[in-house]
Amino acid sequence: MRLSELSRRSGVSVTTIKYYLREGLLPPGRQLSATQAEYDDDHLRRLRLIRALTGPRGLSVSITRDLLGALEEHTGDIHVLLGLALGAIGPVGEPEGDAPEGSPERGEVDRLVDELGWAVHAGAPARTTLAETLASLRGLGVPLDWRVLLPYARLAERTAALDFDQLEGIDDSLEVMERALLLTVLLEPALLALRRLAQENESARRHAGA
Amino acid sequence: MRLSELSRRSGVSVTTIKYYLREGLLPPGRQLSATQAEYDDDHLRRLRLIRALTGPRGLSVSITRDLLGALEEHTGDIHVLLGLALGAIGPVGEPEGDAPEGSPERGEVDRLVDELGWAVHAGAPARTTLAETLASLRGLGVPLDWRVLLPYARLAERTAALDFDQLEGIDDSLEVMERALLLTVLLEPALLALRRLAQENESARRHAGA
DNA sequence: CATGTTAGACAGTGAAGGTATCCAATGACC
DNA sequence: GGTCATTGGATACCTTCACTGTCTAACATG
Repeated sequence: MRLSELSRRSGVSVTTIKYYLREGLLPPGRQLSATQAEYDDDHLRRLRLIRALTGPRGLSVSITRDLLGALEEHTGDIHVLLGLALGAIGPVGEPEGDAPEGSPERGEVDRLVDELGWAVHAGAPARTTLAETLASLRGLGVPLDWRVLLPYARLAERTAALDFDQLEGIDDSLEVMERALLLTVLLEPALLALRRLAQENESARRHAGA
Repeated sequence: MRLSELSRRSGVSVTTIKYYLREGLLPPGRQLSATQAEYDDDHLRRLRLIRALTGPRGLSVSITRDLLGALEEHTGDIHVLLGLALGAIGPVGEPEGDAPEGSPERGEVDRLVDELGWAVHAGAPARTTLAETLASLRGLGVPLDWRVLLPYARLAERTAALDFDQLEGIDDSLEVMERALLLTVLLEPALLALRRLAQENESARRHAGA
């Protein structure tokens, strides 16, 4: 199909698709001549993936590019891809610029990971996010200890297990990677939404009980 | 203290503080004369709270304003405030513009909430977020059913219980509200970070096992 | 040959979150 | 009483991000 058809079928404007091509989010089509290029269903699929990952409050264009690049490079080894992906996604949204590197909070996070017995690499940006959250809350007078995070971490462990269960039974390797990415990223707002609803419910329960 | 001192003590520039005053995030100081105003520790505290809630990937200025407004108006009733707060925070980060209002996904979410037995109001934006996530994933060929979300919701339930446990033993009402807000908002990136780490660990586990 | 499409280049847009500058009116210190 | 920093208020400007619009010359298709 040609660019205009890709645009029509995806609902993404021609100019925006050009923008994605320019930014390297979408691989170029098969050049038929100087002014003609052919796109296929993979492009359409990729385009939909891009729209899903970016979008309101989603990933930035540059991170999406890195992620999609990793997906192409490392088809075959989920573990490697996920490592890259989870790293590439980067600090989920650091609350403050605290916790530089060798802060006491970093040590606590390492302690936490150790206690949990988790096999995660030392440079994971998620560690930084955790340290910054601790530092930030303390700066606001909330005396949060790493031990408080332990039960949360145990629940996260089970959440992760559920995530991987979703990938069972899929054979195609690329398919697995793509789905892993989607579940990791797109489920985030949903999980937070569930927490919000659960909080409202819990609030109602405790309020009624008192 | 005067504006310049507030700036020095908070690490926030004078112009930015003026900006927050203009936007109504920070209440004006006690006017001593036409060109002199007095700020107190509450302002400092409030300012720190603002920086914690906004900040990279945090809340928008307008939502923060609504939230802080609600906090002042409804000191005393956590349940009311939390309802407002969780509502005000709004769609956590909708993945796509799907699931308009009367979509089948909305019905599924209602079904899910019903199954869980949760007491949450019908207009909660988190419901929309969930519906949009379902719609978005389906549009990408992931056949996600609401039943898949059930175990996630059960874990969210326990997470919310942990959240409320953190508020136990605090007497001052304003203090409780503020902390509830902080834990709801600031813990979000931390919980996602824990999930990321747990995923990496789970990936390692399953990889090794295979 | 008329009309439509394309790649590539590049400037412009709009929202968000500040930042900078100017102002006349003080207030504080000497 | 003079000097200088500070204030609230107004307004203009800046930067980033994710697009969007416009233009051009080279084709492609009927």
